[in-house]
Order: sequence, then C-alpha cells, then structure tokens
Amino acid sequence: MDNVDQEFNNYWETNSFLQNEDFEYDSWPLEEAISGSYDSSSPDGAASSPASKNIVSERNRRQKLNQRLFALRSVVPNITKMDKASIIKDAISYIQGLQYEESKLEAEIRELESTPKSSLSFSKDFDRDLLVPVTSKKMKQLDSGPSRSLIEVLDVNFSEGDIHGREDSGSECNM
Amino acid sequence: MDNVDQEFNNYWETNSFLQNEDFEYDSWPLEEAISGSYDSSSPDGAASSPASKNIVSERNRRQKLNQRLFALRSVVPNITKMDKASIIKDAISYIQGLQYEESKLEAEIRELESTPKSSLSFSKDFDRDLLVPVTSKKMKQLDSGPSRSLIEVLDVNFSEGDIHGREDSGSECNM
DNA sequence: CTGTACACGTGAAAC
DNA sequence: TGTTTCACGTGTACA
Repeated sequence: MDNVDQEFNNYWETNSFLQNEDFEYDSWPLEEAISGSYDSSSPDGAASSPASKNIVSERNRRQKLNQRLFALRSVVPNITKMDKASIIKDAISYIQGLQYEESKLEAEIRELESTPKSSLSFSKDFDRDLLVPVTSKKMKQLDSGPSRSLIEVLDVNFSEGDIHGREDSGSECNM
Repeated sequence: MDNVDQEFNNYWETNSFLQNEDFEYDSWPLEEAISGSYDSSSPDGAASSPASKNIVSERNRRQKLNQRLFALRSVVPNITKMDKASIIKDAISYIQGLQYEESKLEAEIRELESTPKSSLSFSKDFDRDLLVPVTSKKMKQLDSGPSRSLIEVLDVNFSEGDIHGREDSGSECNM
C-alpha cells in the first residue's frame, strides 16, 4: 500500500521541511470519468493507459531532477538555503569562485616555474597539467567575449538573491 | 472544453526557451513585445483574486528557477544537452573536475614552493564578492580518471537511460 | 504513434 | 494573519 512513494527523499532540511501530500492515489488508475471523452481505443484492461502513462513518466522525471539537484547540493561546500533556487545560486557562485581561484593558482604556478633556472629540477611534471586552451568550442552561442557579459547580467540579478522580503522583482532582464 | 481564462502558452515566450535540442541555437529572440496581458476578469465581480494570487507567485518562482538554471548552464563550459536535468548533471561533473584540478594545482604549488622559493606573495583569498568575470575558457574535459570515487557515489543514481521500469529507485545518495 | 520534456494550475504545508 | 515553496496531475509540443 501507499505505493505513492511521496518522493522518498524530500526533506531538504534536517529540521523538517517535508510536506506530506496526504492524498491517496491508491494506484495509478482512475483517470477516466474526469471528462466524458469517449476514448474508444480502450487499452483493454489494465494495460498502459495513454494518459496515465504520462504521469508516471512525469513523476520519474521530477524525481530525477530532484536527485540531480540534491547531488548538486552535495558537491557545493557551503550551502545557505535549501531552496531549489538557492541551491543553484550557490552552485553558480561556487563554480565562479573555483574558476577564478583556478586561474589564480595557474598564474601562480606559471610564475613559480619561471624562477631561477637552477632551482628547476629536471623532472618537469608539467606534462600532467594539460594547459591546452580549448579555443575551438562547439558551443553554439555565448562564445567569445560576449559570453561573460551574459553571465554578468545574470549574476547581477541573483547576487542579492533574497528569498524573504522580495520586492516585486520586475524581472526586467534586458537580454 | 472552454478554457475559462487560459488560451495556453504563447503569450510569454521569454520564458519557454529551454526545450531545444542541438538544433539551431539562436536563443534570446530579443523581443519584448508582450503587451498582451489579458484581463481575466472573473464574472463573479469580485475584483480581488482569492486564489489567483498564488498562480502568479508560482509563475514567478518558476521563472526565477529557470533563470538560475540558465545561468548555471552559462558558467559550465561543456554542456551536452539542454535537459533541465542534464544541465545539473554537467554542472556537477564540472564542479568535481574543478575541485580535483584545484587540489592538484595546490599540491603542485606546494611542491614548488618547497624548492628555493623566491619571495612570492601567496594570496589565496577566495574573493567571492568580486564576482570577477573569470572566463577561464580552458576546460579540460576532466580526465575522469582519479577523483572518480566521489563521482561514482553520486553518479550511480542519475545514470540516465535506466529510469524505465523501476519506480522504487533506491536512493543511496546520502548527504 | 510512442516517448520525452516542459509549463501550467492547484492544494497543501512550512514559515 | 499572509507568503513562499513544493509535488502533483494534465495538456501540449517536439522528437
């Protein structure tokens, strides 16, 4: 019973964030009679319903997306909130921070390796660090310079992402 | 059969751009001729919307989340698909790759600085407020060799293509 | 015609 | 009190 899994893993917060949808969808039947649409092509008994097969697919999709989001939250070290959107926001900030830090570290390494040649040992281990600038991107858009402008525009928006007390954001992103 | 106040989508295409395969790119039509905004005056006469206030809130929330997702897609260099879930998946992989690479670079720096080091200032501040457009376009396709252990744990869950047939979906993604 | 993917509206629940 | 987030079912559209 209770096959309606109710999204096993939904408690986003340790405190208690789960909301129980105490509805009883016993199984995944009962969808006819909602409207008098006489679908002559009856699926012959308990077979795949043309419409009811979608809801299970949808549920699956939703579950998968939640899972992904949950995993994303796992890899980001500092999470402020659990809001489906804040998770992504933090992830973006974290990615940008990592990218920036990485560039800085690379610059540092590059500067370090240009030390007095005497200190440079013969065992050069830079082959591991493949610093190949992949300029040929197959990405269709947001290539070249203007790409970052887009990021900035978007980043400015949710830089002050304050869930509480939102002030009627006009969402006037002029893209 | 008659929709009371909804004639279905098409009135604000600025939001529905996410379902696109690897076909033509050209997102952002750069048009904002919205204007429409039908006044769904309820025949009841009551000007206040008792329950219709939620739908606009929901719409706003959904739009915000889509925006975040789009921004997330912007900061991740290698995006394979546009599927709401694949975006997050790629983002996770990218984050893990960055983390691994960062650790590697740090180790390398540590090794380099142990040598006759010059007087170099090591500034490792993680400046987040800067939001500097890093645009480090040298993605490395993350060799997916080491640092795989962490990925596996999370990746076991969202192996796409395996979603059919199972509805149980044991979730071992412990946080 | 089947499957996939998305936006939408809605009730419920936490804050 | 009200706001905000969520999962759900449903219809649609594209592959």
